[in-house]
Amino acid sequence: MPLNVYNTLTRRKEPFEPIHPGKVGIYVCGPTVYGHSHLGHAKSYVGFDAIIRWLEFSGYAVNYVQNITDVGHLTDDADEGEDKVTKEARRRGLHPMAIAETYTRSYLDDMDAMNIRRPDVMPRATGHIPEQIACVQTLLDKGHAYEVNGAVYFDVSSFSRYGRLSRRIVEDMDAGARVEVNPDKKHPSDFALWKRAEEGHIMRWSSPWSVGYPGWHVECSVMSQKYLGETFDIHGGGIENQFPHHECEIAQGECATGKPFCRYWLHNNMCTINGQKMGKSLGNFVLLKELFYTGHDLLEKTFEPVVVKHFVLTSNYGAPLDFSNDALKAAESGSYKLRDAARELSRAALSGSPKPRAEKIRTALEDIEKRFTDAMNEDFNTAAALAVLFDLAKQSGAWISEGAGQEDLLAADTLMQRLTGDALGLKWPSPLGGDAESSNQDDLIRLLADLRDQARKNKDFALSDQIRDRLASMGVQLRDTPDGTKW
RNA sequence: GGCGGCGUACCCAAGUGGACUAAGGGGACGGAUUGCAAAUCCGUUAUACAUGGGUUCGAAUCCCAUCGCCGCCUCCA
Repeated sequence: MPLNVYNTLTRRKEPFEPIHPGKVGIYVCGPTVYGHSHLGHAKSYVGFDAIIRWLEFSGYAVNYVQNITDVGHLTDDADEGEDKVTKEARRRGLHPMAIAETYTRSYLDDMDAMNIRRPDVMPRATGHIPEQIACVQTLLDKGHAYEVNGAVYFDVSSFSRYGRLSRRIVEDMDAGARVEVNPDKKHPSDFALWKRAEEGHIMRWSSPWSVGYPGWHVECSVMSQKYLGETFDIHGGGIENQFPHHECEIAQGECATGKPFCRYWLHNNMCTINGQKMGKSLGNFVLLKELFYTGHDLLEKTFEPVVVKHFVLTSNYGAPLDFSNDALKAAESGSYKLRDAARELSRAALSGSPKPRAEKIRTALEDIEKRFTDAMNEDFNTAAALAVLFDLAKQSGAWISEGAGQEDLLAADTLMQRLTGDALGLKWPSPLGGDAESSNQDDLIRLLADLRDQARKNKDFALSDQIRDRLASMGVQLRDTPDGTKW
């Protein structure tokens, strides 16, 4: 079955066909680095991680570009004109570039913790000012933009397809519903390509029009086309940016080159917390570092990054997702169950007995892989794919207890690793941290487990429980099974 | 006010016209196993898909209305 993706441009699922066979160029809107990453970032980038990984798993050579926005954002609708990076810089008495650097690293730390594949290119807006100026100049030259007092605006009336992505009709929109209309603009829908810097604005560059800074939308058009070509395969981003940001990207990109901008638009949906929109003023704003490490008032406990990733994958990237303590706890139990089954399988595969392969297991594994593949090929249905993994976990447990041969167990183990580790990027840390395989941790635990078993045989349950409890406090869970003690 | 999306069991959630007698995870309950745990295994847990109409031989899936929730509505989120 071929890969089908839901394309916002056409509002339907369609077969995915890359421009160049075997290769995929994908651009995903990255974060604005003025603060630590929050739940919304986890939802968004876990979703796109699954997409990137699945494209690679399917054999495509993927070129993944994700920008870092380090200039040019309003603080909020009510707050006139100051950019968020600059505001944070002033608050902390640092240069804006130090703020951008700090939070770029913070973002990458959080994403790495969830084992999210890093982009191949992470271009920064401030590192592409000349390219943005060139793009603005091209748009002026082609009659798609006009200059007023050192600012340059895109002329929406010059691009008839404006509004096609978000299905909006320019005339029908209630201009000024949220923000005062700028009197310099010919039409309220026109948007800024370049702005003149006011007195005291730190982030400023020379341009043919003024000393100023670029409009937000232009960076994405320029950087995506620079690294992926004038027309590329996939553009991803949050659904809240569908309008106006993505609409503007298309307008700029297509007017500058005269070519289609991007073929498939994939939009990630939003998340809520306890059913409510997350907002700083609502007091329900949860940072990933709080979720992972330090805790938050709305949550009973912290959750491992892999658990958070698992939770996000239980719903579709295009559907909204509600974070709550209960939902995260459920995902945690599920994630650990899958983790333990996978570990059990790896261990069993190492010590399995030599036997000819069983047809039953061979066909079962083929069936698992097919169902998983079908699920992911249907617009990256990670929830259905996870269900298949739970089935593999259940079946492999039965094979182990039936005494399946080593070859079969190795085949099952390999499939489990490929689907959990490669396709979904679920990576559970080893119990004591570090790399369990390369140390003698396992041997030490074995030693303690053996000593405990001797104590149990002697009915010295005080000692055996003490060993179990102390290992548990270090993160090692001992379990007595009919086949001996495991962890 | 306009546009778009969503509403599936106690919770999360997949499924978008017939293979649905509605995945999967969590939780709960019963049983097996067990020194106790934990884990595992077996079984039970939606005649039902927000509500009300309609289309169809057939609808969770399509149409209309209502209710609820979410996002966007213009410029530098």
